Amino acid sequence: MSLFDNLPGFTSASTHAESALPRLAPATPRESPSAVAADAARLLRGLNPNQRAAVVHEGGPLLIVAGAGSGKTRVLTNRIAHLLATGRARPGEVLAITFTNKAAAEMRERVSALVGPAGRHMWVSTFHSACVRILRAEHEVLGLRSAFSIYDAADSQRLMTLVCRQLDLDPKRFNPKVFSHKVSDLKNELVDPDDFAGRVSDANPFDVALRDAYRMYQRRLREANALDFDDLIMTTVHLLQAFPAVAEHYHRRFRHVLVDEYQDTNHAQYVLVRELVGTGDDGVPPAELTVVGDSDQSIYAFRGATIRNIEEFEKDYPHASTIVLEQNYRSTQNILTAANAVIAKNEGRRKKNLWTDSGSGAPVIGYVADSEHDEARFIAEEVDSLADSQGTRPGDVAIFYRTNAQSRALEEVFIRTGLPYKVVGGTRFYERREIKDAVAYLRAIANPDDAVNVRRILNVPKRGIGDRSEAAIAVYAEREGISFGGAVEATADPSIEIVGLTGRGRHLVAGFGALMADLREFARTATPAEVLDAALDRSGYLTELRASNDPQDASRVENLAELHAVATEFTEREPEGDVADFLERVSLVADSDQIPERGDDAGQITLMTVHTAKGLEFPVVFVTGMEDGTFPHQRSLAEAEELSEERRLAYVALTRAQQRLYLTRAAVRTSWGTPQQLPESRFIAEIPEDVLEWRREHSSMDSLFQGGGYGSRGSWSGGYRGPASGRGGDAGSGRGRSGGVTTTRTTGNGKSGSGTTASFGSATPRADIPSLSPGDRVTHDSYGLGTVVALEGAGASTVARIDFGSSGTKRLLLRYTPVEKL
DNA sequence: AGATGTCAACTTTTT
DNA sequence: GTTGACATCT
Repeated sequence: MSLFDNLPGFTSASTHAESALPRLAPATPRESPSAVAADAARLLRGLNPNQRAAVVHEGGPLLIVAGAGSGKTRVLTNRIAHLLATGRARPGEVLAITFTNKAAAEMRERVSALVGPAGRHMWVSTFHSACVRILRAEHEVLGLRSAFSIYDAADSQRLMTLVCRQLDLDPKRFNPKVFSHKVSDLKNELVDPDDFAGRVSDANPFDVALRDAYRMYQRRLREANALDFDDLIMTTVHLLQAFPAVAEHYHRRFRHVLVDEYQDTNHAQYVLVRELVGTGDDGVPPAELTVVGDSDQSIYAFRGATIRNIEEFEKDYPHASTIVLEQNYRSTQNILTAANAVIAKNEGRRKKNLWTDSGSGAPVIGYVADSEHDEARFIAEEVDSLADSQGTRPGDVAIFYRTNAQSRALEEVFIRTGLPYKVVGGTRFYERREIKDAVAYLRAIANPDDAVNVRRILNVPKRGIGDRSEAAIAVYAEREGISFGGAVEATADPSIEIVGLTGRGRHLVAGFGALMADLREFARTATPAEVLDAALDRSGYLTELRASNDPQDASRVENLAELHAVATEFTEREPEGDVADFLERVSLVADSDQIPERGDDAGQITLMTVHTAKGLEFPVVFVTGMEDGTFPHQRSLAEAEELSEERRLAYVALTRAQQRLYLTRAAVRTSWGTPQQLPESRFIAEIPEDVLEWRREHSSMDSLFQGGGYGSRGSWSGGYRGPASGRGGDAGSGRGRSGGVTTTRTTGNGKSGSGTTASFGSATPRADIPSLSPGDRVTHDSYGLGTVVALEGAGASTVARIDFGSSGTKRLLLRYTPVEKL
């Protein structure tokens, strides 16, 4: 089955295309030649020779290899402005693709600042929103209605769960979540259900199940008039390939295609770019292609991005030119030296050396904390003292971590010390339950066939429709060949009989159907914000939340108010936009716009993951959790490929800093309940000593071991300083059974080749470990008086569970905890 | 049908 | 330590 089979109207090439846009005449400058020259010259001012060459380049495909902080965005925006100023392109002929909404917004703004309002006619958007725009325009060819839903990862997973259940797959053996990921991977490789079926061996039960699930999943998506995230790209590619007339239309329109962050493109996006640029076979010469990227900053391989696309650009586009930007305008030389040293350890990369003429600056500061709390405390104190000595404001400071879970300890300290901060990312706004519920209402209103979202709200808030009723509707829909929503509507007609749905149940479902019909009618004339209001109000959703005495529900109401504000703002900007338009916006937005703007006020400290930090810069940067096992992440240690990605991630982290860079680590970090001792990150060991200044080089436990004749940092870090290829003796330990991060304290594991446990395990326990038994009374330096509840483990790794009364029950690793038996 | 309780997994990173 | 999924009880 091809992706488009069983879709009405999808049989032959369409004849439309020409109508939507006026045919484009050759571009002509609107101003006098001298004004154009002056304008063009203005766009080259202050650029270095390579940047200038990138801006003015004409003709063949262009690859701009842009190191961190080398003025990439400036080059890209000036290049677009230059194209327009010299009359080589009209705004409508420019398609600029970025990876994030934020980058798109910034580029649009900066180009507009250079060329004025004409910039509005350019397409500057993310891959996904560009595709939505195309798919919306061409929806008839695809047999989609224009108000199609866009499913995010959570929606997809929900649908996959339904599919697996219907196929009677054992969720233990065939995890819907895993399937959902697999399908995503397949789509990123442009493998549709048919292609996949062709390559599956019947002998492999997993693949057979996946094949069936993929096929049915895709069918359900179509029935729901929905596309998932990956479909947006894959379907657009198929559209352009299957309909030459449509492709030609866009070839005529987009004469200049520019792609930012090219190193993060996956296969589907790569092919999409090729299809958009064209080959000239249809009589339209290929568009001028410019891609910008830095393979050292590729950090999304885990979701299908492949550096191959940038590394082999010259092969893919034979007449390509390459311009390398290595001069950095962001950071001090010390910071660059550190970053260069880390990334240099990656093998097989195109060598690149960032440099600056702005001086060496302050040394990179290292700090070894005893625990994550100690780490947070150090950062808070340091921010304070920088404020006193340098006039640094909170808004100048950013703190990065590898995983979101690490923000907690930092937040606790900032709350206690009163430092203003903001966490970016984490549990994302649009993933919160109440927001998803509210959006589900809007989706169900805009697209009655959207089964996932109709089912989501069927009994939210509680209206007495249980699993049995839901199943009865699903069965009826299946048998009649109509959508789930259609089956709900059918309950309004008393002459229709639905097996298993009678009496009270039927009455309640009919009531829900009437509510939705009502809301749909209202939505025909109301703004999205009004529809949202009506949905939350008439459904009783708000009433239920308000009546609850769960304190969490109060903040849910606030979040809904925030969504309402977003909707209101949307209408202000796009007065004509209906619910479907609003949903499109909402679906494609992550919340990168939460990043605080750095204005005139003191601002807030920004906390975020390294991934989120890409593309940003801050005067002062703290990179936390520099431990093997945290950063690089535990799961990357066994695979050389993944370790390389971690190293690129570290490179991204370090190169965000403009003036001051701190690298901190905690000797003991508590993750999911259990304290773990972690050795220094190998990345720190790779930084030349002359740019790194230790504010504290040893944790308290280090000094203990030193006293007992154990080596200093030098000797024990030597264990993993060696050949960095993590392929060591125990390859495979990180693969397969994924739960692998068990918290067993391996004592004396001398064999492990992959250094995580390091030489610590075999260390002699502290002489003065108090021998405790349950029931003993103890005192603790900060928690005070307590009672031992239980003991776990033995010797060096004994963990005591101690009840400290009002301070709560704590689990403490006795070796590090100053408790005294009374 | 809904509420309550227990258990498991979760912590990589996102358009 | 938290959150969500599932089971069992009312």
